[in-house]
Amino acid sequence: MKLHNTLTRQTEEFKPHEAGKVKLYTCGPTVYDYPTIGNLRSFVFDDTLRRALQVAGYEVAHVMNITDVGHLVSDEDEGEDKLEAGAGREQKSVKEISQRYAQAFFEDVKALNILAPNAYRGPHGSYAYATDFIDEQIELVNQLMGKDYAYKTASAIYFDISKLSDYGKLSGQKLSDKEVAARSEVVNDPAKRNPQDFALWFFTVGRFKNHTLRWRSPWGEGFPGWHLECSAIVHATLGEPIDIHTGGVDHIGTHHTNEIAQTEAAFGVKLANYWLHNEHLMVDGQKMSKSKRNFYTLKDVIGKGYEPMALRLLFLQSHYRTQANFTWEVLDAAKDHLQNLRAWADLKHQQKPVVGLVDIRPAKGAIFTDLNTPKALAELASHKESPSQEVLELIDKLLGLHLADRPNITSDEKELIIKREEAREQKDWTGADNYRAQLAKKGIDIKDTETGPIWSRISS
RNA sequence: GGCGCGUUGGCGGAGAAGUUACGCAGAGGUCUGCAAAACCUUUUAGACGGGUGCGAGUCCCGUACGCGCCUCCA
Repeated sequence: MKLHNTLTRQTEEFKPHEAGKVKLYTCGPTVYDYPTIGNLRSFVFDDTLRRALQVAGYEVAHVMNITDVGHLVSDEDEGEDKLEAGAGREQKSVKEISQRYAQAFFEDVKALNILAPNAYRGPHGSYAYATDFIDEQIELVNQLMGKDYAYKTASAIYFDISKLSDYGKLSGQKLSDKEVAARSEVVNDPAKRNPQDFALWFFTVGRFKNHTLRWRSPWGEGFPGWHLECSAIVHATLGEPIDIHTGGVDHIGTHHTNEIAQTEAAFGVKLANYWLHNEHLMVDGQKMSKSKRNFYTLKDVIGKGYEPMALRLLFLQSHYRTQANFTWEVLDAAKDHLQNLRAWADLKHQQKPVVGLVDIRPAKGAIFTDLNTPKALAELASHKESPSQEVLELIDKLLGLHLADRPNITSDEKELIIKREEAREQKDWTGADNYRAQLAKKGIDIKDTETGPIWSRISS
């Protein structure tokens, strides 16, 4: 399998640290609002990677975190914690907010047939919540303090990036070339040694005086900085080095760079051998983001009458490393494409499957070449033969489109098809059209072919 | 200022130095009770300027434009 590694900027042959096994970590959502379909694209990408690795025969240990503390917002809510801001906005407790939106995330993920992480079980199921790893995060800060990579100011514990010679190796950007405070709303602590030093632990003083989520630490009461949780969770669940770390391209320069700094400074080991980053989903040519409020959610998509699977197919139609532009027109095309794939899958109930006729090795090969799902879909489209159940199951394992579990029609529905055929033989066109209308009501479309009628389910 | 990505036909979107991507949509035809399908034919490409090749969407160098990141983001 070939994968594009951000560390080397090359598409490389993937070799796991331990033969046959893959440790995979994904930065999960911050649960302060509904996920946008842009967020969901990245989780579908992640899922595609997981599925490809599994089909390739690897035993995949997958961990995903849920950020329920410490993620700072900006803009008008300057300097606040996203969770705290959400709670204030909705007059709810921070816990209520995180539970509610985590639940919304789980529903979306299920609707899109995204596999749940499988390498961790905790109080909240298979997802690793940041607040369930507070002790581990404090211990990580402790290590960094002990090794002199971190220092304390009146407002926070910071990581001193000048102690690492290769800080920024992931983004390839030199520190001296970075514009300081590129975003105007960045709050700057004058006690910081370097402008790019980032907080490991915030004290509940000053602007965070009223922060509700707080824990005792050896240095003072407070809460963890955002980057800390991923390093601590990886250390506690998978152990370094992990094979693959995934996330959006926006994380390269800061979040992932800081994760690497924390882990490699504290433990002296490489955090991850491969870094895979997905490009953003655009809407009207602009990045879809919560702060710009130009986003859609899965609820919006469903509300307009589209199935989640159509959205999944839309994501798979573009390569994960290209920016994709979302429009309703494109979703319409994906919806029709999905219907055609389903009609193809439905053939298995009607024509005698010819084993080996549908060769999906080219499609599999495309996915194994840096997850080229658009090419894989093109390879599948060349097949009009009736697919076997085995073939459909393999396609589902790779693409998760639910093509293999489509039910047969009922005997009543079969009866209607037979009656329609009888009517047609009698040249009773009114009767035949009547039966077709009845079938259409049940969501079944009929196409007459030389070898007899072929049905397909329009929905579900 | 720095780092990164991109520019392909009506829309989406791949591969790739020398014959069709593919999907969705459009046109004409065969077929057909009708509809659809199928089959045949067909329209619309490769930002711009140079360079290297017998030959370039495909490699190299520029230019332009777009997008992202540089302590909110997937």
